[in-house]
Amino acid sequence: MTRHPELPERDRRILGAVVQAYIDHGEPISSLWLASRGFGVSSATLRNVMARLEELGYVRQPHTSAGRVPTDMGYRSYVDQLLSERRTARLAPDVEERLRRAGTVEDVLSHASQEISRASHQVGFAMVPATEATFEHLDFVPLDLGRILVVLVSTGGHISHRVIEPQEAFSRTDLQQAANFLNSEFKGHSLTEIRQAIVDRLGEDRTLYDQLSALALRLASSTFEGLERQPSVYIQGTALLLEMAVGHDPETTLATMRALVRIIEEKSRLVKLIDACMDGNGLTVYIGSEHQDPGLQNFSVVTSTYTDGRRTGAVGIIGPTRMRYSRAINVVDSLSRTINRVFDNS
Amino acid sequence: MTRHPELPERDRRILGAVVQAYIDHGEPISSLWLASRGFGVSSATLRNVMARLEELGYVRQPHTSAGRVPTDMGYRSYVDQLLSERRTARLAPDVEERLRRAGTVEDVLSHASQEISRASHQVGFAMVPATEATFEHLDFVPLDLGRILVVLVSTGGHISHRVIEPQEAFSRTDLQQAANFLNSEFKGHSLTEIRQAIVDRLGEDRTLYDQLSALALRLASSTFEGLERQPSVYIQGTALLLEMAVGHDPETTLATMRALVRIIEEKSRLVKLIDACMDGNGLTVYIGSEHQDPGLQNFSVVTSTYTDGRRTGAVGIIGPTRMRYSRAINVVDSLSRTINRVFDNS
DNA sequence: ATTTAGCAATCGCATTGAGCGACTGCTAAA
DNA sequence: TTTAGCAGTCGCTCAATGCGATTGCTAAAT
Repeated sequence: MTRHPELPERDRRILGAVVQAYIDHGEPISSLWLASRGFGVSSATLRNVMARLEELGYVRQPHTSAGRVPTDMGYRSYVDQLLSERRTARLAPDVEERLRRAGTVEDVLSHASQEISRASHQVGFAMVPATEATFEHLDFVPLDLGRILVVLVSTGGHISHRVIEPQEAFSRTDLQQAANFLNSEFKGHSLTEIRQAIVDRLGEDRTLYDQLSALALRLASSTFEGLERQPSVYIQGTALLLEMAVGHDPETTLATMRALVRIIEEKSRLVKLIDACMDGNGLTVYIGSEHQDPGLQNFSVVTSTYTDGRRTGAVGIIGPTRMRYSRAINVVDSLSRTINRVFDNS
Repeated sequence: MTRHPELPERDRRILGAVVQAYIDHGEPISSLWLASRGFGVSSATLRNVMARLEELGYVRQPHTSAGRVPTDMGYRSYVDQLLSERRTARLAPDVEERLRRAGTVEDVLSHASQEISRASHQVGFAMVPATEATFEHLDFVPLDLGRILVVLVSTGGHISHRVIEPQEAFSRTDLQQAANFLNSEFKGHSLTEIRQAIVDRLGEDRTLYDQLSALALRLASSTFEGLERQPSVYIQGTALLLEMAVGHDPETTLATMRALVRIIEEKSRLVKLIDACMDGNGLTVYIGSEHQDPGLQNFSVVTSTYTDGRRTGAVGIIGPTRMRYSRAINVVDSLSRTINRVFDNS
C-alpha cells in the first residue's frame, strides 16, 4: 500500500511525529518544537529532513515562515503506518450488549452510527445497502373506521408498518384469512416480484378465483405500493460539527461545516460516496483528494464493511482530514466486527 | 397586548418600517435610508422620531454613528401590530392532502415540522404531548429463533413495535390466543395501569388461572416494559441553521448557531420551553428576552397549539429574533389549523 | 408647534506602516 | 552526517490615520 517505500525509516518516523503533532495541536509544526519534544536530533537536522519531506510532497508550509503541515500524501503515509501496525481492539462489552439487544436491523445500525459518533466525536454513519428484500410475513391489524394497519416483516428482521384505507370494509376474519393466504402464497419472494404478481393476477380478472384470494389481492395491492427498501443511511453526530476545530479561522470553519452538511443532507450523494469507499474489503481510509467528489477535498472517510448474511453494508466516520485517525480506525474496526458478530449469531 | 398604547399612530408606523427594513436587510436602519424609501417626511423628522423611540426603548444604536436596530420591545410592538391586523391564510391544498394521507399521529407531526421548516426556512418543530396512552390492540408476530415481534396500537393511531425474546418457546396458536386474551382483557386501559395489573397478577402466582392467561401474562410482562410515551418533539431544518444570516460577524454567527443546536439537542429543555409557550391559547410569539431561559435571549419562538381530540400539542418555529415574523406567523397559524382539521375528521 | 435644512461631532472601519517574533534555509565548522 | 549560528522571509499585531456614515443640535421655515 505504501506508495513510497524508499522513504527511510527515520524520515518516516519524523513524518509520523509531524502528522501526529499536527493532529493533536492543529498548528503548523516547527522544527524547534519537534526537537524539544524528545527526539534524538537537533532542530537543524529536523529542518533538513523536513525540507526533503516537503520536496517529496509529504508536508507543506502554509507560508514561508511557518512550520510544516501534512499534505494528503503525508496523512496517507501516516495512516498506512497505523494500519500496518494495528492490533485489533475490542469495544467495551456493554456496547455489544446494547447492539445485540436491538431488535431490528434498523435499530442495530442506528445504534451503531450513534456509537461511532459518540466514541469518535465525529459524524458517524451506518449504511444498509439497497437489498432486494424478500417477504417473510405480513399481518393486518384493523384500526378504526376501516383503516387497516399493515405490519410487514422482511428478510433480516426488517419491519415496516403502514396504514392503508381500502374502499371496502373487511371483517376481522377476512383480514386474518387474507393474511394467511398472502403469507403462504408469497413467502420468500422479493417485494418487486410480489408487486408484479399482484398486478398480473388482478389483471387476469379471473373471478374463477375464490372470493378469498381476490380479497387478499385487493388488500395486497395497496400494501405493497412503493415499499422498496432504498439504501438507507443512518447518520449521527451532525451537531458535533459545531464543536469542530473552530480555533483559527471562523470563516473557513463555517465554509467547511456547510460543505459537510450539504453532503450529509444529500443522502444520495453520501450513498454514492460510501459505495465508492466500499470496493476495498475491510477497513479503508479515504483521505481528502483521494475522493472522487471534489466537494470532499477537506474530508476523510474511515469506513469498514459488515455483512448481514447476504449483502454487505458499511459503517464509518466522516470528518475533516485532520482527524484522530488512530481512534477513528479503532472505533470503526471494532464496531464493524461487533456488528458482524451480532448478525452472525442472530 | 400592546403595552404602550400611547405611542402615536405615525410613530408606530415608523417603528414598523424600521423593524421591517431591519428584518429584510439585516443592517442598522438610518434615517436617510428610511426617508429615501417613500415616507412623507424628511430624514430630520425621522431622526427626531427615532430618538424618541430610542428613549422609549423600542430601538437602539449598535454604536453612535450607526442606524437603529429594533430591541425586543420593538419587535414586540411590530408583532402585536401584525397579529392584530392578521387575516387567516390557508396553506396550499396539497400540504393538507399530504398530512391527511399520513397514517399515524407521528407521521402527521413529522410531516408538519418538515412543512413548517420548508415554508419558513427556519427550524420547525412539532410536539405531541406526554399522554397517558391507552391500549387499543396488540399483535404478536413470530420471527425466527423464538424472537417475537410485538405490534402495539394505542390511542390516536400511535403504533409502536418492538422485538422481544422470551425464554420459552411459543407456538403460533399460543401467540394468537395470548393476543386475543390480552386484547379483550386490557383494551381501553392505560399502559401504566396494564403494567401494574400484570405485575399484580403474576405476583399472585395463581396457577388456578388456566395455562392460557398465564402464558399471555408472561409474554405481556416483557411487552409492556418501558413503553410510556414520553413527550416527543419532531424537529426539522437544523441544517438550515447553517444558511443563517452569516453576513456580518462569523464569530457571532457561530456562537448563535451553537446555542441553538445545544437547545435542540437537549430535547427535554426544548419540551419545557414549548410547554411554557403553550399556556397562551392559540398563536403566541415569544421574543428574545421574554423567554424564561436566558440561553434563548437571541431567539424567538412562534408557536400555536393543536388538539388531537384529547390533549393539545404544539407546532412552531424557533429562530433568531430577527426573523420574518409575518411569514412565520402565517405558516404556523395555517399549519396548526390544518392539523386540527386533519385530526378532527379522522 | 412642527418640520426641515445644514453643520459640527462622533465613531466604526478599512488601510497603512512599523516592529516583533517565529521559522526556515544556508553556510561553515564539528 | 550532524550541528551551531545567522541572515532572510513572512505573517501577525498594534497604533495611527483618514474616510464615510450617521446622528444630534440649532436655527430657520412652514
